[in-house]
Amino acid sequence: MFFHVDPHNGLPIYDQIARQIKFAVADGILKTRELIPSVRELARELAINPNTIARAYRQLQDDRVLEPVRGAGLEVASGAAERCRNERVKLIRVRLRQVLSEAKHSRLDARELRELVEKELSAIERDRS
Amino acid sequence: MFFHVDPHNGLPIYDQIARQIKFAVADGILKTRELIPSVRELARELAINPNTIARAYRQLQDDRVLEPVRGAGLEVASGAAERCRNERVKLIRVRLRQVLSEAKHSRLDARELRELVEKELSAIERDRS
Amino acid sequence: MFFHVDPHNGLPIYDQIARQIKFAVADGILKTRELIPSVRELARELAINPNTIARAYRQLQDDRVLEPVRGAGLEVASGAAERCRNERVKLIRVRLRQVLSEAKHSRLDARELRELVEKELSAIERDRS
Amino acid sequence: MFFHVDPHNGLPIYDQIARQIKFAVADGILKTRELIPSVRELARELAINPNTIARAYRQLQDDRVLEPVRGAGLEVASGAAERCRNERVKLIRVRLRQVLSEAKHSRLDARELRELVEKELSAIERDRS
DNA sequence: GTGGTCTAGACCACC
DNA sequence: GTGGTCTAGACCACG
Repeated sequence: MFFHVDPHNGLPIYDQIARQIKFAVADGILKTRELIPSVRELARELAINPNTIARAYRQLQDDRVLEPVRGAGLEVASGAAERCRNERVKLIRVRLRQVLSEAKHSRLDARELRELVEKELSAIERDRS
Repeated sequence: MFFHVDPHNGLPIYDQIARQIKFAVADGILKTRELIPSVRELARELAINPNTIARAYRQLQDDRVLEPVRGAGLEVASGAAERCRNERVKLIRVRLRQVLSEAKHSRLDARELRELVEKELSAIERDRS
Repeated sequence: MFFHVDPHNGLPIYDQIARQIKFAVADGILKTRELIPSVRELARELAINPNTIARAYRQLQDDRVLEPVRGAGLEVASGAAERCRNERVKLIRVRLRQVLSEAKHSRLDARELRELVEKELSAIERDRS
Repeated sequence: MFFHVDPHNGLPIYDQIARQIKFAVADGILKTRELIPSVRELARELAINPNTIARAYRQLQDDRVLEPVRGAGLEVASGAAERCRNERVKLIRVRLRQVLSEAKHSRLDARELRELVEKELSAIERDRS
């Protein structure tokens, strides 16, 4: 398990963990019916209070990403991968809309805005190739 | 002064106020050397805690958008319009980069990402025309 | 606020509180935009740890029953009454189905089951009138 | 022994086992003085921790459904069939009363409640025929 | 061993 | 004053 937490990230720790697990599920790194690390184990590994981990896991159960197996731990729920992928796209779309609408609200010149977007987009594509 | 504050907005109120003043300065609605409303006056007008207004003004002074005038109050600093416009662009650029890099990190399909951006961009342009 | 908590109820305390608030919202006892008691206040009143109250309130926010108002507290969200009423009916329906299906699974005699239901139903109606 | 255990069922495993044994006794599938499988045997067969089986058996002894036979194991107690049938009815009655009283407490419309019950009841009857 | 609940107390941002 | 986050440690049911 390669989780990484930054307490100065702005995002709450439990959120960072939940998010990383969702990504791992979406990418198939964590598979359906696979047991995830126990609360205490991950807490030890990340040097974080078990309650904080437990809160992340609880949130993931609310989102139907994890399911309890009595006495054994928590496993990835069936259908979770699909849900996580969908949520990811939805999140990106919402964020993108926010930024662009903020840009519009800022009366940013349309041409300049498009240039900005294109520059960042092609930078991303270069990184990928 | 036509400010508008929404306590359900998620953004802190002092931030909403500071932001609106910056926009007004960037757009030339508030001009250099013009006095802005006093803390108490604006607080009364918006039915908001004066501490909150004061905090917004303090932040604007830190950003060199406002300057104190002894005995008179706060006025728009010289060069503030330019700075506000720049900051606006910089803010958008940073936010945009975040979203796009997050999209990349989400292994979102490159083509789909570009489509998403284009769709939102053209929607914005339609709204404008 | 007339909340009542029983630590030996089987149900977790935070759940009992959340449930009672949902009922109060569904019945119009708590109205939209009304501020609910603060975490600390309710904790003091019920002699319960503030964290437990906070958890109930957090859950209610997840269910879109409560909304934060910065610096002021938590208020009943708009549309919450409708949602709470719906959820209540749905809960009852699910519970009822469980019991009846359990009865079926127990090979309980059909006639006897119907008698049981009728007896309880008319008892309820007597109580009401 | 055709027992069937589902770890995702919500119900504790020992409870599922105890319940199935009670049903088998109530239905005469397990008869008075009949020896039931040993803890180890059933544990092996169901691939379950022996402690869990032992707990189910202990609970069944507390409920006077099973009786120890020195050196032989556990057998169905005399009168157990009768007790199991009664308990089944009593359990259903209690659960039913809970649900209906909860419905009442929810100020559910009396007519709607009766309709709900009738719908579920007739659905059950259709399933049976 | 597992997760779940609860208590106690600290610190933060916001109003 | 408000809610939100985090730590620390206790106790429980379950396997």
